[in-house]
Amino acid sequence: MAKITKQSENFSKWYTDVILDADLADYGPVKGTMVVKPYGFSLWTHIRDSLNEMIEESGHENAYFPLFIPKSFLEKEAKHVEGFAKECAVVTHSKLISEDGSLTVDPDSKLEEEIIVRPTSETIIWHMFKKWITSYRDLPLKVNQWANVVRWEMRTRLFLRTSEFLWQEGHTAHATKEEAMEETLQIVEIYRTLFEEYLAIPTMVGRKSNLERFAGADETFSIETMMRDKKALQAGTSHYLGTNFGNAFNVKFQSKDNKEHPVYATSWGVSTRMVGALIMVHGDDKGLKIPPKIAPIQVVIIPINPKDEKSKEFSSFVTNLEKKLSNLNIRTHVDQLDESPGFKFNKWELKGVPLRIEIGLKELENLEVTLCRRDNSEKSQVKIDNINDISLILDNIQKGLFNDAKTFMDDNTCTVDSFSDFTKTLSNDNRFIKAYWDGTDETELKIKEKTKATIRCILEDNKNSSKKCVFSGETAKHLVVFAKAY
RNA sequence: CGGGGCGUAGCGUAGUCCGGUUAGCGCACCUCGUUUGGGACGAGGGGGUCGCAGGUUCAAAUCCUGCCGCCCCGACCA
Repeated sequence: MAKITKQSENFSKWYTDVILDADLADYGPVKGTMVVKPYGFSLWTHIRDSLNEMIEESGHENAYFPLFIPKSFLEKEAKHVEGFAKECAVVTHSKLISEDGSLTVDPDSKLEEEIIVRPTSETIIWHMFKKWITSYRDLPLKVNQWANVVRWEMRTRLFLRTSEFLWQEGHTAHATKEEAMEETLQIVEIYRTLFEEYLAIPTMVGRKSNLERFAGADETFSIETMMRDKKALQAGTSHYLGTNFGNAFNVKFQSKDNKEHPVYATSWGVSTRMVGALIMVHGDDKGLKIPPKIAPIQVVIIPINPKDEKSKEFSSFVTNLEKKLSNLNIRTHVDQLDESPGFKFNKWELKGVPLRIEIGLKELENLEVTLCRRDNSEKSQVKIDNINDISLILDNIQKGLFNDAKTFMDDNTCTVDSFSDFTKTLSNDNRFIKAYWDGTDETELKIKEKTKATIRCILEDNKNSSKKCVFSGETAKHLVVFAKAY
């Protein structure tokens, strides 16, 4: 475990160092693939379980759809084709020939219809929805799946953009536009709760512009978050798909009065990218800071073992402490490895454990423990009799992490109303910039060209005719947030 | 796909220009001992087809040819 690069020196290097050294993940042998190691997977599992509970509570059911999709399915929705054509893994053959220990593709095994590895599952799901939806009684239909998807990316980074990633994708079908839109927004709120209350990440939420919208959606809502380098990361999306997929797959339903109607759709997802967000929102030069609610280990105990005759008494002191904490439903780990205490302090700080307990002879004599918080490095003592206080401290850390991140985002968000202020603001540092926009693709592209900042989302529509676009000076259609993005 | 760089132990590297000991060093790893309140120390030890294939030569990590792979920078995306 080497020392990690400082954030201020090289932020991307810091990011990679932390992931590798904290044992979250490792590179896979195929370019762009990632192995999620047990510590990283445990983190993902806690995030997943928190979200899954909210998804199920709001009336969605989990299901599983196949990894393989007939190529023809992807052709059915015009914009969807365009959006995903350039990043699909394609299966063309089913056999290899083994010869002298080497393998070649058997040309005779060429498939009649080539198969796509899903980049997302709208097409196969709507193919199935056609079989399942005939009457108004079949609606709404609300399914979710936890799955892997593949998008053949050119530039990849651990957790942020890998060729294969894990996610959840929800797909719903509704009788009316209003109901589908309501669903889309309900999911946005669930995601916001997940980010703010579990990941302790403040969000900026809004609609996507034409250029940034999901391929096949009428409207995309996104959850935007600010990383420690003040760049934006799109951390979740919820799409109102209108009748695009219903029509493409010829899905209709009969109402009570026996008439045919189109079916309205939504889809929405968050991925392992959230782990990337978590790292870059809370991390510091010592490593990760994981919010208690989703931390694989909430409290790590580091015994400073005495060598003398007190060692037996000491080890039962440790065992009792561990028992007390697990009775409080606190995920606890005792580090008994033969490493120096200083080494362990650094190791578990790197791994982002919210609270560390140090115990040695001093604590044994005083019947107390020494605590050290990962969020603010404060040390304190708690009597064994008051050990329940640790739950409160964990809550406090959870809130503290959110507040720090919120303050950071607010401090680095500004409003400008002239393009010279816009470029000046971005010239020496990254920022979130709130500004008015005329609503045209042209303006958005020009701003991107000149500043590399893109419209992250539309915060609100403009009703005040005196507000002008920050770039073109035309009457503004929307208030939006600009930023350089991952 | 264009521009730049690199392949030597798990990782990081020296040696390559100018061919010539047993390919060296740091970290990590293993064993034993001493240690333990902010990244411990000593002694010993294991691990290498020098990216691959061919060529030149008495002799190749080093020179020549071909191939392969990777990383960084520019056009897509959660």
